[in-house]
Amino acid sequence: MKFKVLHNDQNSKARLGELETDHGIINTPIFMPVGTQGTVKAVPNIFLKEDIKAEIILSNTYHLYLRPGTEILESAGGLHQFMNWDKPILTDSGGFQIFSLNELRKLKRDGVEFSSHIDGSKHYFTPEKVIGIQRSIGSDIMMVLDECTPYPCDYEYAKKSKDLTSRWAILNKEAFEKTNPLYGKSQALFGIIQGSVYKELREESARELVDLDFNGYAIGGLAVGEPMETMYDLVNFTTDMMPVNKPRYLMGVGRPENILESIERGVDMFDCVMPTRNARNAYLFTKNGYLTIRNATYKSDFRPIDETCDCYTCKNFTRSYLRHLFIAKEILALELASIHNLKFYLNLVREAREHIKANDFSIWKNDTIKKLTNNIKTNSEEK
RNA sequence: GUGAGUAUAGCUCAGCCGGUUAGAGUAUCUGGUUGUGGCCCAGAAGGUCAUGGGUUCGAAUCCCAUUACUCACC
Repeated sequence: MKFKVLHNDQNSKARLGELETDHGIINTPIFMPVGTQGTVKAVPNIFLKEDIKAEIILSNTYHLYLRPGTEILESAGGLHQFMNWDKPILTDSGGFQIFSLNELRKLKRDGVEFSSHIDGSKHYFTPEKVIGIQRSIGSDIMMVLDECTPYPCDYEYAKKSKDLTSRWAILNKEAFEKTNPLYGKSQALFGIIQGSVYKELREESARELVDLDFNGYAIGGLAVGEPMETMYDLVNFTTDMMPVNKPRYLMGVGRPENILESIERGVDMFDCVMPTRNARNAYLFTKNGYLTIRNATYKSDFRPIDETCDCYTCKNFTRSYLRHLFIAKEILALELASIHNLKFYLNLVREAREHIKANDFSIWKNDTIKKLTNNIKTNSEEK
């Protein structure tokens, strides 16, 4: 994996980059659609590639390990083959899932014991094991096993947790160096910086991980309920601790405005369930604010979701029809809404790249956020 | 035609030996959703308790009549 910064914005920390993997080039800043179980929910690959123009998708070690299991993935020739996706894939390690989905987890020095949310069976994840599973998956970018702290989190626990993540990071790196890819394509490994909301801990965490020389670095443990200003402040603080020549990934973020603010603070990569999950709940993003397409106000609104959008959904269907599909609980509603929201996110980061190149990112960002955070109903009332 | 039963929110039904402002589920309407369970959470609106009469301090609840529907038998 190779990463180069092509251009630094003259008025902010935003940067334009290129991340090269054996499955293709990723232009940064980028948003990665989430495909937890080897599918971006409700979206066929052909739309991901040709309409949405996703450059990389994210999948999940925890979920794929539990189902279908590494044996099937290896027999299939890896996840790329299995799901017929020939572009890059990043896999989250499952750390977050163990800490968010499992009440009964037992944290130990070398790993974590948890029970499957599917059948209750007991499993044990260690850094070595998680690297092994990601070798079976064959993801282009693997993530280390970490502990994601909740919010709020007291300093004592945050420190202990950060130390554990750092200790595990060493084991992740060792396992990474001792093993090889199974399918002839190289795999990179990213470290995850923790430390909750404490700058002192974030700084220690960053230093400890940078010493291990990962291929890239993620900021974890944010967007878990802390105030937005706190998150932005920590992102800004943490990117200063991260190497300039390595990609920076803010995990699980977020709303469109969160992404733009974080790009301005030097982040290159994002993932979030929001465009897809919210799509399935009739929450659609537009340049002039979001709209809840289920609302009665769209009953006979025959305009597209977003007149400026070039996605398959907007080019072919109306708000009224989308609302009808949601009310009738038709599967197509989920598909069309997901396609739109994902393309909205991919268009947003593409425009961000253009404005970084043009050195007017911050002006564009402020203007865009202003429109984005308007509710569309407020807009039509103003008319 | 005879007998029995039912009637309460848009729908399916609780409540009925009389006693605060008649409830639930669902549907509807509004919010929420940040390293994904199409889940879930929160709030709102919605009633001439079939109709008319009676008993009673007080009736969705007890009595009578009417109407509609259901079932069984002619």
